[in-house]
Order: sequence, then structure tokens, then C-alpha cells
Amino acid sequence: MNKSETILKSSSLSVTAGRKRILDIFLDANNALAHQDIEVKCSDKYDRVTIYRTLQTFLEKGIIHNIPTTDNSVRYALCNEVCISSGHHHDNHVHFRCDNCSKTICLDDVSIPSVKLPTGYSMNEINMVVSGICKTCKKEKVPM
Amino acid sequence: MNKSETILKSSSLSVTAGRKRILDIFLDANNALAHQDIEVKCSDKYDRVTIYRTLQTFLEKGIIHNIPTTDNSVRYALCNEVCISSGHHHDNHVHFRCDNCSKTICLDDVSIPSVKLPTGYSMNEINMVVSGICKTCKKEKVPM
DNA sequence: AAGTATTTTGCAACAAAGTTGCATTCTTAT
DNA sequence: ATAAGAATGCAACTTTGTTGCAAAATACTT
Repeated sequence: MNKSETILKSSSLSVTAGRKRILDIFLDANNALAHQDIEVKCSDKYDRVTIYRTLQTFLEKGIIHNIPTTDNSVRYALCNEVCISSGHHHDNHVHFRCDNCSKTICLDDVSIPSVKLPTGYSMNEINMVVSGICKTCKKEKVPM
Repeated sequence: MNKSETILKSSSLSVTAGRKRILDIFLDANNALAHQDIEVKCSDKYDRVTIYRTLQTFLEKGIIHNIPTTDNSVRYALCNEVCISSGHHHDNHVHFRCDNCSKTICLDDVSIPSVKLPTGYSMNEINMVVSGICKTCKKEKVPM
């Protein structure tokens, strides 16, 4: 039983070829993926509608979390073990979006600092997205 | 010369009825607006395409800024005077999205705390969106 | 291991959101 | 007042997202 299968079972989802495939795509990726990215990688085998529904299911089960964007193309990334095993979100990390390669990644080690809201507001979730130049792109520009 | 006209002129944009209207909608609003919200308020008079282009122009001129969302419907809000007069963004405030009324607002007085990125990353912009229950919705639930 | 109930999937049809080119209209500057 | 340039509306189109339903796959029971 491979990893994707284990995750699906532990989230009490039935194991189907499509779900395994999509989950594997996430496991292989080193950055957050938009619906579009997934479609490109497997629309030959799985229907667009299936991808929508699968992402929705994964979100609800806490297998992936979404990252807000400013360009109407929400990104999704695998949650950490804690989220997956508990079935709900514990993510508290900063996301980074590279202005150069436009990849979005989870900075698992950078946690979101707390903020004090004005009186009367109560807080549920915090989302923080930093943009700039990523490690890889910076390296590629400094050479020689 | 009213406010919208002043803003347009100071951003060196030509003053048209459509731009004035859309800008007035923002000036009147006490929360961030999605394209859809604007369309509802004026698609009888102005074409959908014009709204897209106007928002794009306002963004580029630093009249409005966009707020990332997780539901593929970016919100826009007026920038503060500093942005508008300087022609580029100086926003550094936290945004709040109410889970109840789903309005998004700028918390102009809450500034985004700084974060330390891992080595190799350089920072350009930070975006922070907090969700929870807003002042107004909380009040409405506590009565009697 | 077979049969059945339940879930998931694919398809089709549709609705909504966003884009592009071009002719017309409006602004601005002279 | 006019001419040059910019903005708008329209049409056509592409992309993105949604829904209902029949067929297929999965999981559960015995």
C-alpha cells in the first residue's frame, strides 16, 4: 500500500484511481498547484469535473489547503501530517509566491505572527502570502 | 470638481463618465468590492468589458489595490491617499473577511507584522487576510 | 467470492467569468 | 472647432466552474 492510498484510507475516502493519481501529483510537486496545473497533468485520463470534485473533497478532508491569490487562480498544497491525521487544518505557515517563476510554496518553518484585531472583531483564520524572489530564481541570476 | 474627478486627474487619467461612476461606487462603499459587485451596480450603464478594463487601469495607477481570496473572486478596495498621490502602493494593512456577512474590509489601523524569510528569499510584498466575525455581525448576535 | 448498496466518475449541457479586435464615440490638447 | 489619441461598446470567443443523470467502480455483507 503506497502513500497516497494510505492517506485516502486514513481520511476514510474510498480509494479510486483518480484520487490516487491526483494525490500523487501533489506528493510529487514541490510547489502549490492550481486546478489548471492538475488538469494539464491528467485531463487525458480524468475528467475536468472529477478534478474539481476531487479537490473539493481533499479540501474538506483536510488533505490539502488552499492559498489565496490575487489572480483568480487559487492554489492548493498538501497539508502537513498533523492536518491529515486529525482531519482538520492546523496550518499556520506563511506562503511565498515568486514574482519571477510564479511558483507558490509553503514556508513550513515560517509561522504567521499574531496580530491584534480592533475591538469587536474575532479571529478565525489567518492567511499570509509573501511575494518576492525565491531561492532558486535568485541563484540563477547571480551566477558567473 | 468632485472627489472622483480629482483622483482621476491626479492620476493623469482622462475623466470619463464610466470611470467616475466606478470610482464613486468605491468611494461610497465601506467594504472591498468584487468585479461582480460593481457589475451589479452599473452594468445597465456600462459594459462588462469596460468594468474589467477600468479596474485594471485603477490597479495600475495605484487607485485601488486587490485583496487575495480563496474563492476565485478577488476583491478591490480604494487605496489610501498616500498610494493615490504617489501613484504606487504603500498599503501595509491587514484585511479582514467576515465569515458571517462575507464582507471584506481594510483594517487601516492594523499593520502587517514583519516576518523573517529563510535565507535566499527576498521580499517584495506581504498580504495578510484574517477571517472571523466582524464588529457588526458580532453585535447583531449578542442582543437581548 | 458473489451480489448489493453506495460512491464516484464521465458526459452533456449549461452558466458564468474573462479576453480580444475593431469600429464608434468621447476626451483632451491645440 | 478640430484633429489625434484614448476609452468604450459590441460581438465573438475562450476558459472556468456547475449540475443532473446514467454508467462504472468501490466497499460492504454474507
